[in-house]
Amino acid sequence: MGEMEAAGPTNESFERLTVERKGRAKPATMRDVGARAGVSAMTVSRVLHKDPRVLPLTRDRVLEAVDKLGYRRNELARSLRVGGGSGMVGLVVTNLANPFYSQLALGVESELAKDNLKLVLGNTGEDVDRERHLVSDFASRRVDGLLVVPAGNRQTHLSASTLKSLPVVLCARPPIDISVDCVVLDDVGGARNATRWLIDSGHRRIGFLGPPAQWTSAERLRGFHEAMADADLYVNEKWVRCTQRDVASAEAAATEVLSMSEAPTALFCANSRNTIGAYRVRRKLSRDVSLAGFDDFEFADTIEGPLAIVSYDTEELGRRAARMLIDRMGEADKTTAPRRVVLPTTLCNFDHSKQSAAEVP
Amino acid sequence: MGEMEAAGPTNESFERLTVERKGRAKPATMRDVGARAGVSAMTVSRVLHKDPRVLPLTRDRVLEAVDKLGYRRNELARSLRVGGGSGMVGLVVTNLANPFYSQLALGVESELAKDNLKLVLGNTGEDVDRERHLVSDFASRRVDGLLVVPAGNRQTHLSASTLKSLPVVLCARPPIDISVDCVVLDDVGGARNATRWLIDSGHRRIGFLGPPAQWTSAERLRGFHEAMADADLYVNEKWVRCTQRDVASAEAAATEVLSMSEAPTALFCANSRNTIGAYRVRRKLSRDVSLAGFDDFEFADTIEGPLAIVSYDTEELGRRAARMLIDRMGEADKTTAPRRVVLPTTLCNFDHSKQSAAEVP
DNA sequence: TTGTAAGCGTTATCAC
DNA sequence: GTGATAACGCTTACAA
Repeated sequence: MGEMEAAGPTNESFERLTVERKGRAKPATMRDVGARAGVSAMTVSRVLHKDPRVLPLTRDRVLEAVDKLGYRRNELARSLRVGGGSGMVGLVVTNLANPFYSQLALGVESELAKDNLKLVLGNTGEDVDRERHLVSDFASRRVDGLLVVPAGNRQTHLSASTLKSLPVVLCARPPIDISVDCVVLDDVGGARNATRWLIDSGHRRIGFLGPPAQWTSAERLRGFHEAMADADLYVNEKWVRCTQRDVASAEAAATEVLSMSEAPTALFCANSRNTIGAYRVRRKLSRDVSLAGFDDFEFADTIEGPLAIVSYDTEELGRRAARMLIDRMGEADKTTAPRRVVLPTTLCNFDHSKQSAAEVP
Repeated sequence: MGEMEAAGPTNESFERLTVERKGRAKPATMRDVGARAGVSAMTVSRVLHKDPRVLPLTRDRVLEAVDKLGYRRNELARSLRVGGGSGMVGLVVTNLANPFYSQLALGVESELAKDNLKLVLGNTGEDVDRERHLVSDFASRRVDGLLVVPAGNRQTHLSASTLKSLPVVLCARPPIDISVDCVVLDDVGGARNATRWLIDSGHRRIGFLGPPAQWTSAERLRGFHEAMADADLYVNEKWVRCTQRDVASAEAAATEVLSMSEAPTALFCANSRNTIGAYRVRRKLSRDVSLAGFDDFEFADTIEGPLAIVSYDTEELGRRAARMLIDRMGEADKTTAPRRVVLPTTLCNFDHSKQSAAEVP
């Protein structure tokens, strides 16, 4: 067995002390309630648990004291004594400002609510250090499970061995080098279908616009290449741009690509920002370019000209992930093989406001 | 003093028992770590608190045991013993799917992160019962403070007397019949400015489209009326429609209003859904109608024809609310007069892609 | 029907 | 330097 050098604490939550708060009038305890009602704390506990053995008269006195004092049971103390979790689930997302993640969070919240679980939410801004901090902090708070949209390629802090018996489900991006549950979109299939739609529309020269360095955009690029290869079509690398993070840079890239001497006649855009940028350029240049894009957005159905959108149910993604996590939490043996769910996408054709939808296999 | 009838528990959190979870291998405790390192739990605690008095040799043995066992301090137990809050803040919003609230949440999260506070998030779907449940639950979890977008007009469950010493800040909607802190937008001013822009553009017959029964939409209607009255303009009540919850119904309302024999020449829309609906109708009917709308949205600057948008910084709203709450949490005396912050809006004129912005006072 | 004692995991206090 | 003890607020087990 390899000796392990004495390492510093892997557990950063020890580093920072809780910020000092001014002394606040402390909430009433069961003993306070009992004192007021002339009974012991135990009897108060029984009343709150609706124990039928308590005398109705005592019960009423206790309830009145509860009411007068505005007493609330301390859930922290309760779950410490009882064990078995805090009733909270942690969700770590990369960017709440992105509707994708807020809809995901909504789906998660609604599914958790069914089991009376509460959501602790953290935003990483794609910062892996912040992700590590949040995961560690949530684990220290004894959340019952963890949902994470992993920010980077280093995921060891999310592995089963690091998190011990704390169940994790990755959302929207799959595990890398670790084996945990995940729920992802069919990025490849969606991109393939959208590209095929362009091909079926008669296009041969098709370009690709996408954001940089995300797992999903790589998958979508792969789907694009697959569809092109399936149709024996050549992909000019000059038509492939993968550095656009926002609408402005997408516009710039689209302008460049469409201004080339041998320009593509259609573009596949790997996310909504690139689709919007490409649309603006098409509109400005009055060029006859077909567009297909990943991610639905408001106004997609108002756009003039050939357009197809790969859409999906983000809330459902959140619900499925939460459900999968809850299932895991209910299992005695958490070491069974990791599960993976791939959610289908839908291709919507918005050409000239005459819209039709086709399910993707 | 009036006798109070023996009431049932006002505290609904007693009602439901935590869902039973299968026994999970319990995380290591300080005693476990101590046992492995040949010291007491106390020494482990000291090491994790970086107490300089511990012998370096012992310290290393402890840290190694921590590492080997994957030990994490139980924050629940810690905050129980130490007192002074859980390090969490509760945020209750009405609809996370609405970008307004997700951006709000993002602002809150980022401000809380500065003080190493964690966010517990609940969604009400405008359901007051759910709001009550969430507030009660969060209070039982001993959150250090509460941020709420109140769903209804009954807010007694948010009053200082109900929540005892737990600080609350209302977001986006003001307190009604209770006195607590709040951060709101200048809805009246924004609507007044937008309407005035239409008037200054030469319009005399101006209609109003808005969603139903929200405090904000009432305020925006008020601003609209104020601007019209200021200019001695008559508001035809047939041009005022306040029941549109989505783009589809907004389209229907806009169609009706614009098809009247004496139709308005301009519309003020109280939210983005109504603006989008009105825009679609203007486009479809090829009518020469000026639009002004509350709420910025993607694509606003791509729209052709006269359009002005009242925009604002939603994240800033969240940050300000969180900061106000944190300030309150730090005060020994929480009974000082409630504070109210009104955030300004900005009017952006997107007429013909030649855009200019004017600060609203 | 109600109360007492012990302990969940951590830390403040005092003893060694 | 380190350990024993008690206590945070609550609940399980047992005694009355």
